[in-house]
Amino acid sequence: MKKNSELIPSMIKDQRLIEQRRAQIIEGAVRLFVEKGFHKTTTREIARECGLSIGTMYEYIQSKEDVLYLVCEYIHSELEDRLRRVVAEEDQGAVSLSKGLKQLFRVMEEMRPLVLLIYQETKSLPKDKMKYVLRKEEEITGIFERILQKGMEDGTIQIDPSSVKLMAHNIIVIGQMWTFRHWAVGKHYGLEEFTERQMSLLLGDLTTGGKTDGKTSAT
Amino acid sequence: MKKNSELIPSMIKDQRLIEQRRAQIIEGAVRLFVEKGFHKTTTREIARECGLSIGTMYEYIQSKEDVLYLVCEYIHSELEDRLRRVVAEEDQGAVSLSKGLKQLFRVMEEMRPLVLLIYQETKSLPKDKMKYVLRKEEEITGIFERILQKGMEDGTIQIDPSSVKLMAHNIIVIGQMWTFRHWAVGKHYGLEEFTERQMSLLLGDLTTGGKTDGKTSAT
DNA sequence: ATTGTTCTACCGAGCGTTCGTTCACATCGC
DNA sequence: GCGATGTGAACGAACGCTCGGTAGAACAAT
Repeated sequence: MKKNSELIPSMIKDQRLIEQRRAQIIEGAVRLFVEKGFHKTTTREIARECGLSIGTMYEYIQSKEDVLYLVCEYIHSELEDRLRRVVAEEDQGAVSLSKGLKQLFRVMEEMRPLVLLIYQETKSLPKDKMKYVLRKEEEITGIFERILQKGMEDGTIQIDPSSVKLMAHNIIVIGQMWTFRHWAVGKHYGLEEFTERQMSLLLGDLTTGGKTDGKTSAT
Repeated sequence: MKKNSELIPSMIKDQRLIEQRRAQIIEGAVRLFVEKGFHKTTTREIARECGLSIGTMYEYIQSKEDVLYLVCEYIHSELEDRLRRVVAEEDQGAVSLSKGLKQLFRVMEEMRPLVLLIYQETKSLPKDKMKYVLRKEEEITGIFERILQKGMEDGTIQIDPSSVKLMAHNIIVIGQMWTFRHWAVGKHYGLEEFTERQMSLLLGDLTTGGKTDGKTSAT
């Protein structure tokens, strides 16, 4: 797992210590950011929550926004990790897509508050850091882009090649919708029903013979 | 058009004046919020931008958050207005849906910065005000819900009745995606191509007689 | 018409507070 | 004893909001 946290300078020499303390900081900050948001959380609170003094914390970061970046990076890494975990080389495209979607919705539920956090606070990052976060977001979208591509090539998914990227974005956004529209969607659908219905809406006109489950029927 | 701005008390007696000044405030605030976000905009800046003194401005609102609420209400009203404008009673469901989608994407482009604003700052509203904003969001979703419903009844749209609400949310979210993922989607698709491809992806398995030039699969 | 009174809208310096960040000093490990 | 790490009181700037006051319109009494 490539880390970009090296972008953030520290006064401390011991690299091991940096990683350990920053993990502390992330853990505390996540709790507070989820609860009250980035702007309403003070640096003093973060320090208290992660068991460091305010002075010590500032030896490991340079600004409050650095904490936000660390948090975003952590969440995105976790997300990407869990999503990649289910894509198997040997599966056909349609099967990968089906597995991928199920996993997507599962992960969105597991990490609901965290995804919502990224979603709402990314915009508070300084421009230069935001660049990296958005790139990560595109990488995650790329996972589904490749699945669709593969399905196109092995004939298990029908889709206009120029719509592949768009469809990948649709998939991610509909996954994220489970977090940022949960106030409305969650009132009418449980995760299982949401998953089933979305899969049938999304796969409906993409997969060849199949209904909702990723059956394959070569032409 | 029902206004909820009456929820916000004012020191001023003249109702006409209240409306006029608040319109000023909204206009100035929108410009600033779009440019630098809610948190980074100060009350002094808003006052200066809308041509009132800080003291006078506070005669028409009670807090900075009130300004955010006024702005959100304004944007939502404008949105709802423009979307309702194209739904005609006499149209069949599928036709309404097609018109509605085109209009949705058009409006999202026209109001891109404003929709993005609502999207990013709603969470900064106090709980009691947020309730009204979220309700409005559901009402807007309801527009497409009713279109789908009608299409189901007149047989021009095939969809599981229990998926109607979900599909309506999907439509809205995919429309909003044009604003909040424009940094990625806009790199690869113009508005026209985005509209066409989304319509074909969305209508693909819903409409009976092949619309949208795409592929037709009668019966 | 003139004067006095009242009421409404407008103004902006200033209050009290909070926040992110720093730095002089303390402590620890070798 | 010396460099690396930890500490928290203190700083200065910024912010949301208030409040004492002014201007002038409206009306009343003279």
